[in-house]
Amino acid sequence: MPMATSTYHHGDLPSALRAATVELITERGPTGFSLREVARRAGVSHAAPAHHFGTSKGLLTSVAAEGFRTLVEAFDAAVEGRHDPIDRLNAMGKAYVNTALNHPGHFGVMCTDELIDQSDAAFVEASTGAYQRLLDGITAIRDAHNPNLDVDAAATMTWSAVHGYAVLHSALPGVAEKNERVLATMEETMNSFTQMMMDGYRAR
Amino acid sequence: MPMATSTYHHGDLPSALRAATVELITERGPTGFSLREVARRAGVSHAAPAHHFGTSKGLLTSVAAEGFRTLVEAFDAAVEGRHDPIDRLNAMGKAYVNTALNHPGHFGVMCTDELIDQSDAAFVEASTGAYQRLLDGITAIRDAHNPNLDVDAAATMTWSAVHGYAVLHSALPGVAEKNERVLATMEETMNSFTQMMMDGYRAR
DNA sequence: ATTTTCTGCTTGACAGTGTCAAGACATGAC
DNA sequence: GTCATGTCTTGACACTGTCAAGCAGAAAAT
Repeated sequence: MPMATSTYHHGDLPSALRAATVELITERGPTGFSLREVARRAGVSHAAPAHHFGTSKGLLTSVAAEGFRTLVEAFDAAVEGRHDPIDRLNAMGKAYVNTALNHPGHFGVMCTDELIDQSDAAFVEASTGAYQRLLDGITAIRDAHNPNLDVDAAATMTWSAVHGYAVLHSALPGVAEKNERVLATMEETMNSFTQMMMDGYRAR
Repeated sequence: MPMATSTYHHGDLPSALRAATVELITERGPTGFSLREVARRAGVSHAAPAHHFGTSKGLLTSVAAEGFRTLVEAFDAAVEGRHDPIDRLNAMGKAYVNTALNHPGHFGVMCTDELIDQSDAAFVEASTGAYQRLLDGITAIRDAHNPNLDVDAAATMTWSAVHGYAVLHSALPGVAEKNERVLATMEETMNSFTQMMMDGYRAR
């Protein structure tokens, strides 16, 4: 019997279920997720989650929203004390990849459109906040370096590149290795990304 | 009884199962995939797939390899007749996204590391071929425009950006809309990507 | 203080799933 | 013909998500 912390029987079952979900996905991947196993780990019956989250989609959506909130925190912490726009965007990119790699349980469901309900209010608020940080960062670069920069296109490419890198992070080494290529570390790669996004492929 | 086309009882059950898998994933997404439903659609018993592919992972791996082979074909068709390196890479990028969007059944499993067996020989061969095309394309740009270009870093960023864009394609509009942003079409976006990858965010 | 209502959770059932073992059965070799 | 081989079926197992019903304890009403 855990000491009931605040609310009711269990204390805070929704949070416990989210935590168990994250733990489970971290261990076994999004595929290995099972509502009943989550209930088991939280010490409740197999139908308890349904009472709080409806279907399993509801639980995963809640986890995804939590993930976006931690991402926003990581963004804010990363730019803390930095003033150069390029430096800030670089830090945000690293924060994104680090968050993705350090929170695979969250990240694995954050950007899927069939595991979660993208129209969920809490999810929309959290994900919108993250996107807004990115737009702000790129707008600052536009103002400082290039008034003609298409902020939306740049935001799409930046998010895509960083997200794609995080997604492919486990797949790329294998493929590169077969082509007898050695890939740089995440830090170095992200620095290269930043430089290329500023200067492009062409020699300046 | 279908007229046995070539080989044995069914004709070519492995191909039929791959086709049914692609159809099913296209309809219901990777999550909606079910080995038994695939068997049903192919008109065989629920355990028939296991005989050819072992577990469901084996079947999905085979589908992923098929996807990479069509991707390679799309790459080769896209650069056909083009000679400017930048133009060729741009065409490959569009081919990648088009292939991803037009073959969701394949794409949904191609870059996952838990649904498939990345060490499968046929899969390695197909995915390696695709990566080699990308490396060749970027090497050509290095030779033509910037001898100091880090080909590996550029390849990683390019693949990441294009892959991320394809993955996020269904999620981005929703997020952008909440931020009251209007996103461009795929063609326009890819052209912007190409230009930014060449010239960067800074004004030249 | 007793009753009622309601919320949080449990129990039991249902159809569906992947995988395994055993068997059927057409085909090819001999 | 007999035999073996590779292809597929049948049946079983433990497991899954979801639903309906019921239970128990907290809160509210009386």
